[in-house]
Amino acid sequence: MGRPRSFDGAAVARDVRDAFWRRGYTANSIRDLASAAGIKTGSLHASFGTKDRLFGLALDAYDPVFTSAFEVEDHGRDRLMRYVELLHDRVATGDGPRGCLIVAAASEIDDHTDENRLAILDRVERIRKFVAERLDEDPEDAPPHLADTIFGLVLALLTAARYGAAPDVLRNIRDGARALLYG
Amino acid sequence: MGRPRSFDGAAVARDVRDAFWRRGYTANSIRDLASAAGIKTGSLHASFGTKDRLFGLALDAYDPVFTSAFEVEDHGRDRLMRYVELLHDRVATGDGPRGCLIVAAASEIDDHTDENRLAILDRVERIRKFVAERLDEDPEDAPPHLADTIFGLVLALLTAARYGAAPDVLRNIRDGARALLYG
DNA sequence: CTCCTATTTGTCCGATCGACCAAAAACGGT
DNA sequence: ACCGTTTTTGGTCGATCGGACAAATAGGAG
Repeated sequence: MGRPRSFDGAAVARDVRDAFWRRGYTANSIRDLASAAGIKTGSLHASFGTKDRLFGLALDAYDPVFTSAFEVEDHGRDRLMRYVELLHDRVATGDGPRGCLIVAAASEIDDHTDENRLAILDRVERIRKFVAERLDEDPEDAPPHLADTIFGLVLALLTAARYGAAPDVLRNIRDGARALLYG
Repeated sequence: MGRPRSFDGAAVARDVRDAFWRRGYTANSIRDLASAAGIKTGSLHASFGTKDRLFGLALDAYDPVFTSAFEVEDHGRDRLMRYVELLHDRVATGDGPRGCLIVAAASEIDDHTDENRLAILDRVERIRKFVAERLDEDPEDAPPHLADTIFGLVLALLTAARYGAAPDVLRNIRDGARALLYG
């Protein structure tokens, strides 16, 4: 009933996500987002609401990207190492927006609404817990700081990729994680 | 000759630096910066020029902050470890802007002018080289990835502090660096 | 073919953006 | 006391911000 939508809502959400991913929250205007999605600002607003709500939807549209990296084979340290390797390979290729939407958003955390702030920090914590749980399920025990150290190297990988660090740097950070897990 | 300035230029530069440090480049308007410095936008513009030039001056005003962390006693790994400990202690206290102006600016690198982009990346590289040189001057050799791994943990420390990570996380990242250097 | 409904489109709002400027104000030199 | 010089002040510029609206448009239902 009524005029049908001329666009695919999920595709628009991905375009908006990629725009936020590329240039962050504040630097993107509503018109930038609409332009990136190939529709008018009126359509964006009618379908998705305000800018901060759009960012919330962008976070949701980003979930498949960063939870898919959790879904690797193996268990314990092996699974963790494969996760780090997968992250490295993704950010090192240079196609798509650089770095990680979540970590970049965490760096401009004060610019967000309370609701989005919680949503961002919750996702950061999900990464941290994924790392900790992989070490917990491993039979051999580890020094208490190891989990957050590996988590830190994940943050480093995503932060360095964001500013366009040399491939060597990214590789070395990955290798550092390997040394900590197996060295 | 002429009417004297009512403000201290260096103090204004520090106030502007702190404003950029707190909320980044794009999120701060000229009026925000003027307000933070306690002067009018006209005075800001007359004395320091455009917004991107103001950011360049903020980078200069930040140099004492992050080069002072280089100036610790000891040599080699000991000096590097003390550097990491000093960084940890600084970002863990919670007073002053969170995280690091340079690393935060590197995360919104695309929002800056070419000149400021180079200035930001140069400073990131200075940190990386400081780490590498401390390991180079150490008699015992290290795996080739160690320097960038420690550099990555420095990035992680500053990134985690920026979003307000729990003190435990910051401590564990520091302890991870210690384990890599001495473990 | 005509009506009903939902979307698209173009436009407009008040506010704010970065930047700039003329006028008022505050000093030192004479 | 007056003048030349510099800064401060308050206002203005065109552009753009996030957000909203009425009118035009494009389908399905009857």
